[in-house]
Amino acid sequence: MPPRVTIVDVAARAGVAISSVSSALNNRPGVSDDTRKRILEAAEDLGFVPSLRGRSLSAKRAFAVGLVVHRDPYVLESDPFFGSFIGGIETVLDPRGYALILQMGSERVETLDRYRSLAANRRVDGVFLNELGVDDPRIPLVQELGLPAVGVNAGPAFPLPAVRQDHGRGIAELVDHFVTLGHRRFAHVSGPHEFIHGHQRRRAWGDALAAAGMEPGVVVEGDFTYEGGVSAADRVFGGGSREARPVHPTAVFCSNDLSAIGFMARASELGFRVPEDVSVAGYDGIELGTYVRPALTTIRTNPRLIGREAARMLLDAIDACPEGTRRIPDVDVDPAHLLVRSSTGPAPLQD
Amino acid sequence: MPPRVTIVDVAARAGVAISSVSSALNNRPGVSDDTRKRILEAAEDLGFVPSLRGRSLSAKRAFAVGLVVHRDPYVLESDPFFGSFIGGIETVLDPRGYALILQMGSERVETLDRYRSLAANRRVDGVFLNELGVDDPRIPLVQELGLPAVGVNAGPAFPLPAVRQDHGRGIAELVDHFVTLGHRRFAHVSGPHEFIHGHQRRRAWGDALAAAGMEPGVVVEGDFTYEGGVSAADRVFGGGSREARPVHPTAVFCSNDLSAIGFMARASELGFRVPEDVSVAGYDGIELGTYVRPALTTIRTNPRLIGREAARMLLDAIDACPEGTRRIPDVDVDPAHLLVRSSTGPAPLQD
DNA sequence: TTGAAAGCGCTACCAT
DNA sequence: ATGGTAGCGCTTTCAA
Repeated sequence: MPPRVTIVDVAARAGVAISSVSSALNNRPGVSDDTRKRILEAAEDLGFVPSLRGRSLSAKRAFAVGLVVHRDPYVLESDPFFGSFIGGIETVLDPRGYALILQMGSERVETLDRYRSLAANRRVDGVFLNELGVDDPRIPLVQELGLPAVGVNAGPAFPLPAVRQDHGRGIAELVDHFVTLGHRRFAHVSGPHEFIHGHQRRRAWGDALAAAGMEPGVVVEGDFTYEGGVSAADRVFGGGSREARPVHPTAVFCSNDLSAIGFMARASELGFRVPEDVSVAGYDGIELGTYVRPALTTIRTNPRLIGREAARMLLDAIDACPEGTRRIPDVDVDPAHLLVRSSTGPAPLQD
Repeated sequence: MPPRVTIVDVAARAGVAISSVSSALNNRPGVSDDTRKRILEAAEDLGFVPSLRGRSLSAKRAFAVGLVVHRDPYVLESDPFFGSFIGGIETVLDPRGYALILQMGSERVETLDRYRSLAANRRVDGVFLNELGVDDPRIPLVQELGLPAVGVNAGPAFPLPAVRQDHGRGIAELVDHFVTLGHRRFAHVSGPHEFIHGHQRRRAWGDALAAAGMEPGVVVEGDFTYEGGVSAADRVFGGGSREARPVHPTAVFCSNDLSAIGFMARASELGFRVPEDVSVAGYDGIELGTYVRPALTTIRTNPRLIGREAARMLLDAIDACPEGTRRIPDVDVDPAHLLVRSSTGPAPLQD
């Protein structure tokens, strides 16, 4: 490693004090135009890049934010959310000189410890709270630690700044789509009950059905995985083949695309044609949904946008932190909308 | 944010000098057992956690390493490699007090700049070089910058420390599997030619076929995506249906699972049954491969293990850096092996 | 406007 | 064995 060029070198070269260099480089007043110019040139000549470490220590900032992904590694593999979400985060972090620290913790408690140590050694100035659970223990934790945080798709009573993408709209559109197609028997494959977003989608589905004057239909608990979709199909169809179940739900809403794809696969195996016998819709809008046959009808979210807004909010919260605790207003990105493809169609004749 | 407990507080409480606290806390000699005990207690009582910033500045280390993911966001979504790879990295970083900084750059040049700025402001002490390309520009860059780096699945002439998982073995097993099943007409859906790993798999495939006394078969270039697999199937089968192509490759090796799954889907659409008419195998061992029908025969890699070893090497390289440039020996993790599932079977009768 | 100097929290060296 | 002190590279305050 070649020895670094420091602010001292720049000051020497420009023939000024280091404090002037600091002021000049940070566009602060108190430096004459002439001096500023000399300093800028010197810095340029020397290829000076301010040391993050020095700044960090002095400014009491890490210039980094943290994202802790919990659940097992398979999630990052298959969950399309994180890739785009992180991409969105990056687009705002980088221009503002911040970096993303990614941690993975498989266990729930382990995750909490991650946040704790991230805060304890001040490795980050703030964190994202993703995949929020009901009564998520991270909320009191960051509050206690005084660690700036923003929630991602948080519930309505979330006590911290949050960015949300409305799900109700898209789900209502889906119900409308189903009803228009003549469906009257519904089923929902939910996410795990302990997650806020699973919860919300389930509720919105129930509400939309009620608003349309429909029966609530069955709800089976899934887990956002392909496998969960498979076993959900078994439960929805009572494990029986099509012949054994002349009357069955004809419109199924799965809480995410991956489980919807699993559901479709198992439905086919059981002899139910999609969409002739049963219509299936997912939630997310992952690429894979465009490849399976039939292509998956879904409610398309925008994780990249969510990441961007969440990062923007987090940096704002960090900037606002030292002074007042002036509340950052929540952000709602454009609602998720229904995207009709081929996995949904007219209701079959039954009864 | 509550004011931090610093080493000064601990020293005051224990009634010793801060230098003694530093020594005691870092398990360095020069402190009596009695004093050490008092210091430890004081630190414990105060809940002292050393500030990363102070250490960083003093030790001239960031205690962080960088991973730059290039290509578009879709990659992180669908490529199973990164989730597990990062998980593996974490398992060694965390215990050693290091953190992972993740950057994303969609464009190739942008990626280079990421490495540059990461090094310029000393945000990281080392970087991973993943997805290596032929004549990858990052190699001269990190060499010029004097930035410790380890390559992931690098080629044989790679001039820096690297961790590799042998692919030749599994591919040879696959060829053996195919030949034993009576296959004589082969095809390969490669990865993009500019990537080392695409290159290597293709070569290993050709070598293994030659070693078995087989014709080389056709090679079509894919791009590691599902879509690439779809269009590869069109090219392999000449875009025709099964009836139009009585003689066609009966054993296809795709350079990764995702493209294999796309290939299978398209093959089915064209009327080729898998595995009755054509056997298909992939490479990676992603979860999705166990769900599709037929379940995908593949060569299973271990990204988690690769991540673990790569991180271990990188930290070693960083530790070794200041003193000698003593070369860190390369690591070969257990070879990838063939995993037979249902997408491969006996060759159909032809000719 | 400019410069000197005091931290920020830690490590490391050198007296004692 | 202990304590004092000089950095590490920057920002910020305060004199000049």
